Amino acid sequence: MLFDDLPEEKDTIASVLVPVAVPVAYTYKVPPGKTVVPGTIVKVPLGSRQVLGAVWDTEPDASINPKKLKAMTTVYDKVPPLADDLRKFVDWVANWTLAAPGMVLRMVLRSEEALEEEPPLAGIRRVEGHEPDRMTAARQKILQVLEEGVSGTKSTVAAAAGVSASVVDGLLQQGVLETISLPAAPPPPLPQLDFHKVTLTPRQADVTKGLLDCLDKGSSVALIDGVTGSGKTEVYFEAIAEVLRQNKQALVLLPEIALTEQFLRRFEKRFGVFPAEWHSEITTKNRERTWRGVASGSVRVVIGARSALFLPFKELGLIVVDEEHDGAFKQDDRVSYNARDMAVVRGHIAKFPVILASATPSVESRVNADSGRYTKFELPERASGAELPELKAIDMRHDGPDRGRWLAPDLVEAMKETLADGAQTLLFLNRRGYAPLTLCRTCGHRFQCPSCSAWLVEHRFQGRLVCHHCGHTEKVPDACPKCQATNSLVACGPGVERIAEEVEDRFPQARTLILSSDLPGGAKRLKREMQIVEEGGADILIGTQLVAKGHNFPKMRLVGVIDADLGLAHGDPRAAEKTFQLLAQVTGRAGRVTGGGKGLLQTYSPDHPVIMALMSQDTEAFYRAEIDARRAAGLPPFGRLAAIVVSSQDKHAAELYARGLAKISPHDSAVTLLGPAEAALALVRGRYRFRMLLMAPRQFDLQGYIRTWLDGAPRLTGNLRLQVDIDPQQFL
DNA sequence: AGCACGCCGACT
DNA sequence: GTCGGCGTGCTC
Repeated sequence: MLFDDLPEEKDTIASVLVPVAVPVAYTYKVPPGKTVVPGTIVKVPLGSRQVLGAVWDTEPDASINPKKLKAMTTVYDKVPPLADDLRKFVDWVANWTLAAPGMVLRMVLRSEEALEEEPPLAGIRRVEGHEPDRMTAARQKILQVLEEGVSGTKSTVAAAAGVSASVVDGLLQQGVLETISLPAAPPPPLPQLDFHKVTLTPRQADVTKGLLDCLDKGSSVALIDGVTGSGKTEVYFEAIAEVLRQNKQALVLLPEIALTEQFLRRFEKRFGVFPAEWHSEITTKNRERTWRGVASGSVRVVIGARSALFLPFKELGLIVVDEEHDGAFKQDDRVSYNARDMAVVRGHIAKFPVILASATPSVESRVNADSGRYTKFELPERASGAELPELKAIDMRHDGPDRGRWLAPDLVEAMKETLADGAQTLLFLNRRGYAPLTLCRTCGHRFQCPSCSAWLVEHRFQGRLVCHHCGHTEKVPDACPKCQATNSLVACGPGVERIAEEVEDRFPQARTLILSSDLPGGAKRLKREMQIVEEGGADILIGTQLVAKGHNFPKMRLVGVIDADLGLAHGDPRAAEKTFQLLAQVTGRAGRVTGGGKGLLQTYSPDHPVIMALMSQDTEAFYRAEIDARRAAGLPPFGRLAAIVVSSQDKHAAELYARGLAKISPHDSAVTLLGPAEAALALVRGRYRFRMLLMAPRQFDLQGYIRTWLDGAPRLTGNLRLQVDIDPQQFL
C-alpha cells in the first residue's frame, strides 16, 4: 500500500508553562495546522480543567511518555506572543521569589477575555422614510441627536439625547431605527505631549534634564527625593513625555488604588487625555481593553497598582514607581514580591530606565543611591516657593493636657489661631475607634478578643467592642463580665472618636469631620468627605492613616499629631522608618500650597532620633541614625528584617499566630510576620536574622503549642515544622 | 450509614 | 491553583 511506506507523521510538541506550582514546563502536542513560537499564548487541558498557559523557551521534555501527551485546546495566534523580555522577566521573578514560573505567568495572563476577539458593538441607525406612529418629546430628542450626527450604541445615543434607552427600544420596535454592527471600540486617544506645558522651576528643570540624560543611558535607576509639594510628578511627567516622543510606552505604579483618581486628573491636565488604569477594581471590560491595548501598543500610558507590572507591554520604555517607600508595593500572598524592586528588574532586563519617587525614600533606596547604584535627584524646596512647615514637639511629660484630655494646651492654642484665620487643622492619630483598651475599675478585667487575644477597641458610635486583628465584635456590656459590677468600665487611651469628642467640646462652633476607614458609608462617603475638606467645607479634620496621602488640602495650615510615638514602640524592625515616613507625609500637608504651615507633635520621647530628625526636617539625620541603629543591631541596612518568622499554609492563620506571639511577648522588639513564600525565600537567601520559623496548618492552637513546648515536650505532628534557635522562655 | 471537612498528591 | 481520593469524626 502506498501510504504504509511513509514514515508516521510525528507530532509537533512544545513546552508550555501552566498556572500550577510545579517547577517545570509541561509538554503538549501542537494541534495540526497550527504553529507556535516561544511566547504564544495557549489554552491546554490540565487534569480535569482547561487552563491558560504560554509556550515557553524550554526544550519539550522528551522523557514524557508520548501517549500521555495531550493536545493544546486553543492556540491564540491573533494575540501577539509574549515578548522575550517579558518571558525573561517571568523566569527571573520566579527564580528570585522561589515561586513556580507558571504562577508568575498567571499574573501576566490576568485577562482571559482579552484573548478573544472583541465582539462588534451593536449600534443604531435611522431608517429613512419610517416615521414613528406617535411623536413624543423623547422620541423627537432621539431623532434630533441622530440628525445632528451623533452615533453609537443604544445607551450612548440615549444619553446624548438625555432620555432613557427604552425610548430607543420603542423606535427600534417600530422600524424607525435599526441596529447595525459598529466596528470595535476605536483606540484610545493619544496623549498630547504639549497639551499643557507647565513652567518648571529652575530646580525642577535641572532634575528633568538629569532624568532625560538617564533616559538616554538606557537601563538605569533614578531616585527622586523631593519634599511634599516639590513637584516630583511634574518632573517625571516630562520624562514620560520624552519616552512617548520616542514612541515607547510608559507605566506609572502607585501603591494604592485610592491614589489613582487624583493622578488621573493631573495626567489629564498635562496630556489632555486619561491614561489607562489597571488595578484589582477595574471592570472586566476595561481590564480586557487595557490588556489588549497594552499588547497591541494602542495604549501608551498605564497607571496602576503593583499587578500592572506584569502587563504584556509591546514597547515599554519607562516605569515610574511613585511613593516608592510604600509597603503596599509588597505582595505577600501567592507570589511574594516587591513591585518596586521587580520594576527595577524589568527595566534592567528590557534595558529601559526606572524612576523611583518619594518624599521619604525607603532606607534601601537611599543606600542604593548613596552607593551609586541609583542616581539621586533632590527637590528640597516646594515648587510654589512656600516654605516648609514649622515643626515643634510638645513634650507631653511637662506640657501635656489635664487628665481625661488628650490635646495639649499649645496645640489647642494653635488650633484657635488657625480657626480664627479661616484655615484648616488636621489632627492625626493612627488609631481607629474610641479607646484602644477597656477595663473594669472594680476588678481590673481587661476586654480581650476571644479568638486572637488582642485588646478589644471600643467603637462608641457603633456601641461595640471590636477586635482590630480578626474583626470579632461584641456589644459593650452593661456590667463587667467578670465581677458583674455595673458602671465600672473605663476607656483607656484615645482613638480618633475620642479626639473628636474633645474637639467638639472645645470648638463647638467649628465644622469637624472624622475620617477613618471603619466609619459607616464606606469608600463612597470617604471620597465625598475628602472632597468637602478639599473645598474648605470643614475646619477641623480628625483622621487616621488614610489622610496621610493622596488628597491635596489647599487650606490645611496646621497639623497636630496626637501620639507621635505610636508605632515607634512596635516590634517591627522597620518601625522607626515607617513612623518617620508616615509623620513626614502627614506634617507635609501643612501649608503645602499656601506656605506658613505649622506642625505640632505630641510626644513622650522628644529625644527619640525619629522625633528629632522630624523636628529638624533633616531627613539625612534620620537615615544616618537608622542605618547606624541597624548596624548596631547586627541587621543589614537594607534587605528584609525579621527576628521572628511565622509562617503557615494559610495567611490569615499565620497572622493570628504572629499576633499570638506578639501578645505573649509584648516586650519583644522584633516580631515580624512573613507569609509562607516570603519565609521560604528568607531561609534560602539568608537575608533574615531568624529566631524562629514555625510552619503550622490551619486551626492550630499556637499558644497551647508553646505551652507544651515549654513543658519540654513539643510534639511535631503532621506537617508542623519548627526551627528554633532562641530561648522559648522569652515568649512568656 | 451518610456526609462534611481537611489533608495530600497529581496535574504533561 | 484546583481537583479528586481518602480517612476521620460527627449526626439533617
